[in-house]
Amino acid sequence: MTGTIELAKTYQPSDVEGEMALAWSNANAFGADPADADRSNPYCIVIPPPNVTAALHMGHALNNTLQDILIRWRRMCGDNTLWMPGTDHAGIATQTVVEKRVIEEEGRKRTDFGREEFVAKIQAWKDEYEKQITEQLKAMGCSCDWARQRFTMDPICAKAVREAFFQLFEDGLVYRGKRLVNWDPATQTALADDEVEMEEIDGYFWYLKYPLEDGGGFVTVATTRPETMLGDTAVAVNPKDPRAEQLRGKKVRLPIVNRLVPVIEDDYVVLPDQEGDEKARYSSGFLKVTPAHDPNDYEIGQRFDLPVINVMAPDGSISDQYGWPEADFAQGNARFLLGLDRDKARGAVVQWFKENGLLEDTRAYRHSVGHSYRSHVPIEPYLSDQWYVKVTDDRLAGAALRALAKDKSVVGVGNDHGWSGQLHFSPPRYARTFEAWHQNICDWCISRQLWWGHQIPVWSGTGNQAVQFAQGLAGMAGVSICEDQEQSVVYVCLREDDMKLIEALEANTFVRDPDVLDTWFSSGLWPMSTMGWPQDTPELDTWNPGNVLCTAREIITLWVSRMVMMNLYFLDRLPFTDVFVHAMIQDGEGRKMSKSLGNGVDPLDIIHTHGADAMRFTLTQMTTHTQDVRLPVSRDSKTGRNSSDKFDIGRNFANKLWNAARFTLSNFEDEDPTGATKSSDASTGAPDFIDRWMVSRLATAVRDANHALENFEFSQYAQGLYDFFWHDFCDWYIEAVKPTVHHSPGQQKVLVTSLDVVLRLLHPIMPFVSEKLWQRLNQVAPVRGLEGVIVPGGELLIRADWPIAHESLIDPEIDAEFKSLQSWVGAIREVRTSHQIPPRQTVTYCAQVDDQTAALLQRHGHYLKVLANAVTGPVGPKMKDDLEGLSLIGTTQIGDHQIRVYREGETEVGRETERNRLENKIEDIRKSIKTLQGRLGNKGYVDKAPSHLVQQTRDQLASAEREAHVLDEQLRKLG
RNA sequence: GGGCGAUUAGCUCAGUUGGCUAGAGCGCUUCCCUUACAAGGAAGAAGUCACAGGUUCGAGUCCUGUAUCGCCCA
Repeated sequence: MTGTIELAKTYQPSDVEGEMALAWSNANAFGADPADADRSNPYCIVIPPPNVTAALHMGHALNNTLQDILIRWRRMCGDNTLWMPGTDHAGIATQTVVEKRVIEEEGRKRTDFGREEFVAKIQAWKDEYEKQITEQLKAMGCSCDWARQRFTMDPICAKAVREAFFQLFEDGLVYRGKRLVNWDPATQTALADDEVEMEEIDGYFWYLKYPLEDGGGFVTVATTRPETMLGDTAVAVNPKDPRAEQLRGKKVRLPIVNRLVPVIEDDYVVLPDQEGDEKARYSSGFLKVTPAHDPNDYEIGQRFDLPVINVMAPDGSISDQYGWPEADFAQGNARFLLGLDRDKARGAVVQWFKENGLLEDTRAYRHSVGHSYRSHVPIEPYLSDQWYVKVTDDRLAGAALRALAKDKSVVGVGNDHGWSGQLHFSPPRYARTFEAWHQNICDWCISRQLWWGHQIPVWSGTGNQAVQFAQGLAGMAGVSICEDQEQSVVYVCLREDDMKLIEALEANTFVRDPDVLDTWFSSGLWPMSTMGWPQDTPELDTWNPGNVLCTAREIITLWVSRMVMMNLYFLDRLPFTDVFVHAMIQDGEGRKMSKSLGNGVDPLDIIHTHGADAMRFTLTQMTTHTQDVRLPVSRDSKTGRNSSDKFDIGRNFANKLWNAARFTLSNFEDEDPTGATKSSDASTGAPDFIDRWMVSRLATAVRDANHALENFEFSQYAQGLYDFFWHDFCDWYIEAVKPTVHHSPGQQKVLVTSLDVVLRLLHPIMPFVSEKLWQRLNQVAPVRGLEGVIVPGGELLIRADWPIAHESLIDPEIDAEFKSLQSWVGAIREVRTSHQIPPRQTVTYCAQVDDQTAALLQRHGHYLKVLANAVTGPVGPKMKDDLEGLSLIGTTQIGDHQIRVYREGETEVGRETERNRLENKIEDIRKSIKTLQGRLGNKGYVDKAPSHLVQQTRDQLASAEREAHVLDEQLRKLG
């Protein structure tokens, strides 16, 4: 009446997922309470907040599956578990996509709108995608505490950002600097170093002749960017260059602009050398120095105190409005270049040199050029005023380095903090990425010329009125003042939006900085801000530090580093102790999945076709500790959606689980639904061999699953359970007990308890199907458990206890005996199939074996009947050649045990087949005899190898020789 | 330029301190719609472990170099 009836013949994920999600939601099963008295050990993972720029893809599916596995596992272990969800505003990325869309749909640019108006449009985009992302995560079964969901720009996070900025400002770790920044002329914002991607470009070296002022000839500079010559303020030569001496103190007249610039000597200049490396081969020995448009030239400019002349507008076009002195511009003839963008200006400059006989040469040159990771246009080194965080300060980068676990690091100095040496990476090699980053770190440019983000809380004022007003504010709480006397600017940072004060500031000529903070500034505070920092909340006390940060390797420098520095600086503790870096999912050709390649896979499509559990299982099983995994992608021509056959693995596995449960439950049909009668007498009588074996394997599976999870070996966790469940449990145990289990309460108890343990072990990876089946188990067989196997009941599997199976139940002798039985089953099956005996036809075998083996076969004969449909005939030291009334089908052997298989009737053995089989076997065994003899004939091996291995080889050889003998005999008998 | 990873069966991948007669899933071949499951069961074929050296009694595994692919940092 109960049992299988309600379970469909195949697992239908869509019938189950919604129902289980609702059950969890109704029970508030994901919710975390810092004051939960039953769960004293806190465990916390903060989600790497997905960008609201776009919906989630396969990489996110993997990332979040792994987090959910850890969370569900620790929750079942009784920890006070919080998985903190949320999303990231992703400043430049999101603003860029919205700008693009508005242009496409409305034909209007961002600047056609007011700031607030445009930000509202981005906000609408964010709302849409945040919703979509949340739905995706929920569909995947992610057990985030949704009531706590945050967004990096929501009021709580904004408060943390404001406070962090203020404190860093007050502590002198935020400063204003005029520097060359990585400028993206398309989106017109500065970028951090790690937002610049290097790409190989086919370009040219142009060789431009600059005339010497004294008319004594030319110097030839080599450049890949001729248009920047408009901003040259020197020509440099290496002091070791033989030509340097004659040029000392001379000047050149810059073509087009007529600027007189000095020849300077600096050993940064690469000496030309036709035999040397690439740079030397292309070098002319003279370097044009353009401090405003090249970082290296900027350094040289600083050393020689050269003027910095910026010849470009923020959009990358040539302009005399952004730092090109009027008088300087007026003396030249560069007017024809004004307004041209970088590319056009380059062509025009080259053309001009050519026409004026000053282009000496052009040579093709392949080199890498920085590109914006967002707009993908080449980065322009651009001089501008920006805000920086002084991460080079020991309190930031130094602290992060000291946090690194010592065993993986060459650093590890100082032990004055509890967190020192406590940060672990898995796989450990990523610790070196983290280490190298902090050893070479540069100050972090945090201002972005965007509208979407946290506006910088600094008001600047110039002139006496401003300075005096600012001085009047000195010492006031929540106000921090920084004066730049050189520029006669005063900066006022406010801790909070004090409207009165702001009005006063603005009345005194102060203007708020229009820029916003780099997105990573708010992401860097994520483990703190989501817990309510700067307020001292129970959440912050309980879940910061958290436990694991689960991410992809590209984020180690961008994000992990900043979280570590910020948390250490503001709270003097780590944000988490473990960083697990998972593989990246590529397509079948090893390419990154991307929108532009059209090879991306939407998790919802996979959930739709295969089910959430199947997706989770497959992704987890794929994820080993290598850097990349490939997922061959196929496009469904009907729907146009991408999928992959790879997910069949998970779907088939879920279905297998479903059906094994149906079988298990079917044994409890028509019974007292309380299960009382079934279970009460289960403990009577010694458990059968097969049951003891099952329990031994079960205990092994629990041990292995624990080990894998503790070590972030997700693939092994998945694969181990797959093998245990499919092969040990289904193929062998269930098959073996089929004839008996229906009448054996003891066996039923083993069966149902094993299934319960499997469901618990699988719950973290396949939450929906395991929860559903566990509920059925509760209804049909509510009393479960065995001696040493502890599976306390409960309402929901998600909140049930992680299973315990004592390791003392692992019985190597039973395992070995069963292994032996398996080899007999295998041998007989092999004879059957090679001679095409129909499964239903019973065969009889006899075997020449020692007394011990004979006893084993007598003991387990009924399993050979069940598993190989074979009746045990005469077995013992003496082999019977013929059995009365039966005809021989074929022979086989296990080691030196000779086996003959018969069936009823007159049919003769298939001699040809049999001879071929024997001859092949003999060939194989001769080969291995040769190998083994060779090994033993090697004196070095016998002398140096461990004695047990030498003995093992001797045993193997002896056994192989006996087997060869048996085979020869069989072949001879065959005639 | 520096660093990291990959290269094992047609495909996707395991192979933890060297002991291997190298495994799994998919695909392929043969048989079976046996009352849990054909999204299944049984059996089978299939690999010079990228290449070249070296260390070792013994190398897929350790060392050096080469090639190809990919990523990170300059």
